[in-house]
Amino acid sequence: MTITKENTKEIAGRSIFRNPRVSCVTCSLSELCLPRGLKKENLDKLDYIIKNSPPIAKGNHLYLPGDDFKSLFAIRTGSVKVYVLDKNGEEQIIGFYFPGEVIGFDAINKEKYICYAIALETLSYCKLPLEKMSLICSEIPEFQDQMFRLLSDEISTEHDLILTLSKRTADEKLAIFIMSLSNRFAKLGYSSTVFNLPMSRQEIGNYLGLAVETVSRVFTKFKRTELLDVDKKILSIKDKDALHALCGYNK
Amino acid sequence: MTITKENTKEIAGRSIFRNPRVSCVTCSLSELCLPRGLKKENLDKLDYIIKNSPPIAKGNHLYLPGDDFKSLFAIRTGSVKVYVLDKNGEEQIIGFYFPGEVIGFDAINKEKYICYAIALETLSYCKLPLEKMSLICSEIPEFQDQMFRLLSDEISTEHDLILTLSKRTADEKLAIFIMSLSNRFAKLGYSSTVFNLPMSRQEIGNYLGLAVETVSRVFTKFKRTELLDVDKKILSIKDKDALHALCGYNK
DNA sequence: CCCAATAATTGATCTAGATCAATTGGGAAA
DNA sequence: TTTCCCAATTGATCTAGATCAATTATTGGG
Repeated sequence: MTITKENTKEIAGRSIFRNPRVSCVTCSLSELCLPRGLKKENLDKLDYIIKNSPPIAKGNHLYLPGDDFKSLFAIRTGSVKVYVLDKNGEEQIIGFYFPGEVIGFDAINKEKYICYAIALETLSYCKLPLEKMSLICSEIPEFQDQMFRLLSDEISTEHDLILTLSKRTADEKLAIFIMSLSNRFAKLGYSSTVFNLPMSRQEIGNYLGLAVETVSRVFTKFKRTELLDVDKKILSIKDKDALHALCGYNK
Repeated sequence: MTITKENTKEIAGRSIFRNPRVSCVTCSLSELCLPRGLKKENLDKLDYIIKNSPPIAKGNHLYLPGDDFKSLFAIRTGSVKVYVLDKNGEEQIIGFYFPGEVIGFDAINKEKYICYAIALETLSYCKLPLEKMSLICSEIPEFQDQMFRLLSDEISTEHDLILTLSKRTADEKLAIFIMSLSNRFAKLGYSSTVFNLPMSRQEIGNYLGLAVETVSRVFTKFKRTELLDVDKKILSIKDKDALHALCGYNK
């Protein structure tokens, strides 16, 4: 079976919203996101499948645990917090995601999402419907490789988090966190030294396994020792080398 | 050859097949391992691709970081420890793996293994050569789904570890660890209440982010409160409900 | 078999970071 | 602007689990 505009619509059972200004072909994120490494003709195929969804506001969920797994989500603008709740209803943040990053992989196995994904700020994103993922993977081996690559990436990222959580001091954890953000923003063409923290101190602490007070104290200490400046949400790195040194081999 | 109780020793982690040659078609692990859910004719195809490797002794590595990614490994008998080294050369254990489980996924992205995988006891395994994986995935959509499922599984398992490492007390961590082993051995048809711990206390502590002394103390406490008995490597669960209660919603 | 090396246990003490408490700061609504 | 409400900061104290230390089991090599 070949993927065309016609049968894509048919499978979806409804018309597909696509804004040509943000098609994969012209998207500035294409070298980071789902289309990475695809040839032009395959990019066109991908474009037929990917749905360009309208933006959602901060605080809205992209999916909830138990929702049927229908799609992967590629972030176009904004940021997302992915988290689970433990038995006591307490949140554990699994990750923060930024433009060009893809979420929803955890759902493949159980065919239900197992996490919550919530917009930390106004979010625009693309959807890759699952029922077409298998199809496009079979048709475009490059794309299959790409999916494996993204899954493998996710695993590596989580290895890093495991290492961070179990072996690092509070100072190191925060340094690793900041450098990770810095590197990811740099890849997106943003400043690697001055950026916005879309999450609260509480959320940083939750993610890193630290109390919010500890996060605050470490920020204060980093300011005092001139590693960085942080004024509410705006963080600027002043001594990248020193921060990097605190990270060890991570990031 | 069919694997039966008769041709294995009783206790999990110590069982040894008499006959090293096992095909997927007849392997008792086929419902857990790579072939899960494959139709008979596809199972035959898989059998042509999968190499049945001779056993390796305890302490030998299956792969090292930097090795070219050539294969996934499916464990047939024995157990494997997967770990990385941090900047100081200190070990961080990522996971322990048992029969029917598949390792090596972390390598897909970088095309090199990024972890160490070492046999904790005599190990027999099957290899799925990478160059044939893409091929078989394209040919057998079921198998492609299966690969995605295994990758997704790996991600879920790591989510659980993240949750365990950052939110649990020492008692809870150890309870979660023991219940995880119990459940995995049960799936393999072994006893869920009496089994062998193929790893040292040191390794348990490393994996759970605890000092070895803490592991020892918690074991002692669990013995005193009659949750379990542990005599060197043999662990027997005496109060599964109590252990389960300590786990919260994990496992 | 013995002996050396290593693993496990137990006890005593220490400390990083949690928890508790109080205060300050900033943003949204009207 | 004022008011309310969280988010963030800072200080004081507490504690789970680390670290240090000593002892006892186990294991493996010759």
